[in-house]
Amino acid sequence: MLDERKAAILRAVVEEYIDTAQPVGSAHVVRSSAVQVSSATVRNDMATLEQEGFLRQPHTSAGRIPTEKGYRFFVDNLGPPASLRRTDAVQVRTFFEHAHGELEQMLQDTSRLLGDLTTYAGVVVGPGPTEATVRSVQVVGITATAALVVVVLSNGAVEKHTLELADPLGEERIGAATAHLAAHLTGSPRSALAALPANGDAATDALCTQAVASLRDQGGDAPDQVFVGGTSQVARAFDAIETVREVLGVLEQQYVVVTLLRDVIDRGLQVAIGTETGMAPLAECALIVAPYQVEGELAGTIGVLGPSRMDYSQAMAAVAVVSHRLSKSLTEG
Amino acid sequence: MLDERKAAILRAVVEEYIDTAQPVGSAHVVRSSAVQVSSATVRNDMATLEQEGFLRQPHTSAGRIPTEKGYRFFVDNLGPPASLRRTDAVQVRTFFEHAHGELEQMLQDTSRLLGDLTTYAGVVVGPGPTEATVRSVQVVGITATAALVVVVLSNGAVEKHTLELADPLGEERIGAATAHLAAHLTGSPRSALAALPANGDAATDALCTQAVASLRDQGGDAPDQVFVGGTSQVARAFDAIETVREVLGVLEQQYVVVTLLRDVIDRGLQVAIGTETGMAPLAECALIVAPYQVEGELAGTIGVLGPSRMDYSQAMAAVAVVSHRLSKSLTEG
DNA sequence: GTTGGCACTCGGTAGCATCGAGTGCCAGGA
DNA sequence: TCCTGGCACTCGATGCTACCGAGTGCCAAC
Repeated sequence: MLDERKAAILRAVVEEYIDTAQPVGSAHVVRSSAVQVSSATVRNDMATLEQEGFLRQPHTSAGRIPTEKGYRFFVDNLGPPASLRRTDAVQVRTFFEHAHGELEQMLQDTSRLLGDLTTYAGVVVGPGPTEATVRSVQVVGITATAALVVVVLSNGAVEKHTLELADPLGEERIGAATAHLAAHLTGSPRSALAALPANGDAATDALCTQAVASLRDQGGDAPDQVFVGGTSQVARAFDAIETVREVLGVLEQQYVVVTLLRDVIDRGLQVAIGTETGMAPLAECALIVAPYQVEGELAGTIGVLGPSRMDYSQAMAAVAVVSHRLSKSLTEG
Repeated sequence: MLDERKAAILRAVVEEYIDTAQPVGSAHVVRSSAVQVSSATVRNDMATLEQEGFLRQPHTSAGRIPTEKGYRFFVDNLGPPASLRRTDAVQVRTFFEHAHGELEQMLQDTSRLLGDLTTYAGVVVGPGPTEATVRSVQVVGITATAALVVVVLSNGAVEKHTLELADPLGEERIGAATAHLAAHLTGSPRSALAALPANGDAATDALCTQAVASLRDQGGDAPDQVFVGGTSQVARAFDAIETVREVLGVLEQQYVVVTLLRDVIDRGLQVAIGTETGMAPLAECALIVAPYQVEGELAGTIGVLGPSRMDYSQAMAAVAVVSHRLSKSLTEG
């Protein structure tokens, strides 16, 4: 669709613009790329590229800037995936070597790692409420009128919910409730949670009903957890403060972030540029995403949000490596 | 230390500057405040206030802006604490009425609430690893070689830690470990965790040792949880993008935020202005903090970070109300 | 199809005059 | 002694003009 030379020119413009954030003129292209023609020829080609929507001029008599379509072509023709810089590879390795237990902490730290590696904002969406089955249930009294249901699911997730007790319950009844719940819930998926058969004791039954209800609710309501690392990078990436505001505003809304990443993944994309993200405030951004797995099951998504003039190959390399190592780390426990 | 009129003038300058972000001239003070003297008199007083360090001029022949000392005086002489705007009070009430179970979620949401109320960044530091005693311990097998220890503490906190098993252990051994741990740990504070007496079975003992070790480590390492809400407000509060970067950079570092709030509280302050925060990047910021309690015990801290030209009375009212309601909500469960 | 040449555009910068908000100071009055 | 009106002065902000130069489009020649 684009002859070899035009593609090379486009590539040169994109690369230079990513580097300098300045409109690129024909002379620069001749100087910086392997294109061995005169600037006049480049000018002609650039005019064509503009007509076809790959480039645009901020104003007459300025250099060219890539359009969304231009970035898209660039990304689609990047060639073989780059590998991480040496120092970054080391950073990733040591990060995962020292990674330990707590899932949330780990995801939080991963989002930061992504931020550090790319100098853009790193995003990690945690495993959603999955169809995991209940592995263990326990009710623990905290105060006279408050108890905690703690549920461990088969995927290792731990959920807890506070219950307010209408009447103080003794140890025995709490114990009875735990036993009753354990007997009936263990092994069933969350969606199959139904009312429990009565146990005979009214107070115990009430507690059980409350516990089951809270579990069901939590599954329904609980948004996927979102971790964002490197928000200050956003302020570094744009110099229009208005843009910074808008982008930060988006990153603050957990729900929006989850849908954003999910949509992009669902559309089979690895990179979403500008309006491809489907969010107006991200018009000047690009988003790189990758899923990660736990035990071979698709678990969540990681991503990097930066300006559309981002260093795509480095960022893509970082996201790929991190998603891979994260999957491995979460699977091996 | 400052006669009545000078104090009134200072107050007027601070208020006007908070409102407009423009240097305030003597004419404005005469117009906007209750001071019934000529602008020349105000000028003389302002010159004195400058000499005494309450005001400064960005450049000769411009109006005055408050110094840190000026803000400090202003805050120390605010008079009776303001109450929240009607709509804000409603927002706080409905927020806490709908607040539910999950502690982390609640703290996260609270940080956002603070952000919303004040249009600055809201910060919440979760209850630290306290000297709570162990209420319940349970080991749950997840995969053949991974298990989870779940511990409920007397304050309602739930901790979990993944254990990697050297050898696959059967249900019975995991059950035995749970029983063994429960028997020996229940009721003891975390700091008293010591090696358990042997149980006879080597594999079970190994598992128990691992569990105890991970609990001890987590208590030591685990930083207090920090939740920041309304980061995009930071971009709204300053127009120098460099400042935005620096402030966001600070807010990203959980450890720094924890120490920051703790230091301020420890010094018995409610408001820290500029260098009083002890952090160079926050030179143009002010921080309002308040502790919150759970069951009457000091649990954590909430705060608001904004520009030093912030609406102190509203922000202080918001922080006070939220810390109060949060304490109540967490205590009543 | 490519190239050197050329006229043209237009944003950015520097220089300069002007404006006005604000100051400091002083002499006169309560 | 303190307050006030008056006045000269300062200096950032604003607007204007001229100019520079990077960059373009087009054309005639190769």
